[in-house]
Amino acid sequence: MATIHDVAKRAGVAPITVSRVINHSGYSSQDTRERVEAAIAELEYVPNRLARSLRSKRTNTLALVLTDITNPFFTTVARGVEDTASDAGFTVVFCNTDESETEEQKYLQVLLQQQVDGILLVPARSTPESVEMIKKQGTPVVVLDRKMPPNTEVDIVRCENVEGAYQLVKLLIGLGHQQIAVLSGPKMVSTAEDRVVGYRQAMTEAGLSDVTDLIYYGAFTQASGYGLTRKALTVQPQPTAIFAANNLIGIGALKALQDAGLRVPKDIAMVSYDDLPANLVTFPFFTVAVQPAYEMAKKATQLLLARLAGEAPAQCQEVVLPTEIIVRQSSGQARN
Amino acid sequence: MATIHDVAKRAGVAPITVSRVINHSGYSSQDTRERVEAAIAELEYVPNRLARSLRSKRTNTLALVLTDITNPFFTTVARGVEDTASDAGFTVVFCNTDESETEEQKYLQVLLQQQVDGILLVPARSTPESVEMIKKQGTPVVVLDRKMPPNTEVDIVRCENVEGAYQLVKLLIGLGHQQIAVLSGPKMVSTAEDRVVGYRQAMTEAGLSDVTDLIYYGAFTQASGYGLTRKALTVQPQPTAIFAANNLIGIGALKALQDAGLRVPKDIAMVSYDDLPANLVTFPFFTVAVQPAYEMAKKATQLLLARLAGEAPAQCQEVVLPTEIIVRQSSGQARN
DNA sequence: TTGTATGCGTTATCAC
DNA sequence: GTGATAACGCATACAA
Repeated sequence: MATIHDVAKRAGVAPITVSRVINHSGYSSQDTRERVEAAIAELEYVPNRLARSLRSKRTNTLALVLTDITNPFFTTVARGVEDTASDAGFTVVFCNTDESETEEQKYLQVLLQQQVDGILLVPARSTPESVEMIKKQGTPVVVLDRKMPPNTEVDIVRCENVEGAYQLVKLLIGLGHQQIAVLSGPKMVSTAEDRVVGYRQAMTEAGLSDVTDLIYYGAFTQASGYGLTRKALTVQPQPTAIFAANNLIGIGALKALQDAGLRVPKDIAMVSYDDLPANLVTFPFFTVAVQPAYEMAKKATQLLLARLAGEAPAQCQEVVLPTEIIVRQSSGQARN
Repeated sequence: MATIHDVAKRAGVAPITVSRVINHSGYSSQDTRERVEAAIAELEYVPNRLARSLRSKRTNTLALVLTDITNPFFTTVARGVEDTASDAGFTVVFCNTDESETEEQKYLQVLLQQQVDGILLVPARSTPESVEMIKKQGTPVVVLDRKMPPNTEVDIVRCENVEGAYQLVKLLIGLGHQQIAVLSGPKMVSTAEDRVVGYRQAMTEAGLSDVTDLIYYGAFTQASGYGLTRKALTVQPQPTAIFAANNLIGIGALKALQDAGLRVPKDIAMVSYDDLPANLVTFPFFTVAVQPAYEMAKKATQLLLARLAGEAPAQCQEVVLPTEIIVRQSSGQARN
């Protein structure tokens, strides 16, 4: 409730001097500093960041807009952003869009009004509208995890998706599978589409090009994984293996298979993108492609901070990090 | 980049008129409104919330300070707060303290500087310092999930802990167990302590009062659950059942038991507080006491919003919600 | 229905 | 090393 004026009066100095002491900017004598600090303590003065930011045009705040923070992959991303930003003295605001473009627009509107210094965006759809809107207001933005249409002028930090999917499916093929269904996320989301591209590459390479009926698009959720699996099981010939395009789809699929009385990997094999967090899992079971989520988040945040500091090269960058395959039980043994 | 002045000039009105149109406050003619809205669209004007809040003394922002958002229980809490606040037109800022009082203080300092309208606090320790600090700045606060020392003047919304623990342990006793170890969270955290109180009640009631060696305090984490379980297994006579004071401890315990070659519930029974989220689990396996996390968060947020609106009774409230027991496999069958 | 004057709490700028 | 003045962009109070 006390303002910088009250502190100044009590310390017998001008407000600007208090400001200098608080911000360690400019010069101040030992004596002045001590008197000011005493006054601050006595009055329990708390600086008003609204006023400070209004004047200085910096909020020291970044925003992370993503689709679903309950997805462990994004929980890790959030940690990475928070840790990196925090080390640089920045606060992070988190926003969940639930994969909805409308929600995304609403949040971005609010964030721009709040004058955040920069935005990290996992776009709900791989279209340029949101990025354009942010750039129009002069706010730096880095796209995270997903591609943008070619020629979109924006920094991107994401992971390899085609290659990881290709490797997973190739693994299944190597074990003797031919009827491999892929359960993916939404169309128009680059990660969902790229994983299907990787799948197709592996299948085509093995001479299995007639795969249209084996490709399912849905959402990156457990419910979608469950539903798509039930659908996939009705088709003849039944798939002998399933590639789930993310961890939640994988869990839904596993549940659906159990409910259908099928054993994994004995009756049907499975692989999936994204691992589950170690602290929530008792048996690591899925064969997966793991993305370096924390690293990706860190890199993206560093790039954004560099832009804010005017230290990054003018040219936009696209950073792509590799994925790693971890083989566990769900993919099973070779069949003949 | 455009300000309210630019819009006013373009629309041929005074800035205050633009303000009125934006905020739907006061009167404005159809004609003026249209001209202003056109100017806003043309200039792509985004109102500056810093300036607005500085003047109006309201930020329309709440803060939720909790210990670990990766814990599914708190993820649900966060959703409940966000949904409720959002419906009322408020933005929510989330902060993770990792159960550290130092982190908590740091975050609270920043939040007060940012002039958040109200704070929802899951205190890292059940001590009154943080609450006092917030109240000193005149910011409304509601404590979530945990008790405060008696006579702390603050609103609290939490769940029943003693009763749930009592029921879980009674269930184990009813199945024939006598050597029941309890793996709890940190001392000085009311939920950790209350669950031990409930445990003691059930044990004492069954004439099993010599339990000191069966009580373990640690952290509410998977790692702590793992470590405490290993420790508990070295004691003779070995426990025949384990009560994990939360879900993460439960998972850690299960892992440790598996690593020790023990089968649950055949060799050793388990129960735990807090369920795991349905979208991350393939076999619901644990017998648990479930807290209505979402409801709790909603109630707390509503109470805080009521205080902000000056609608709540002056008297501080303590709302306590009941827990529900769900029996699954981990607790096993009766033994003789 | 619209406008004028003023101040929110801080810091940039320039002066001493 | 310290201070006076003005300005950031908006909304309150009052006037017209």
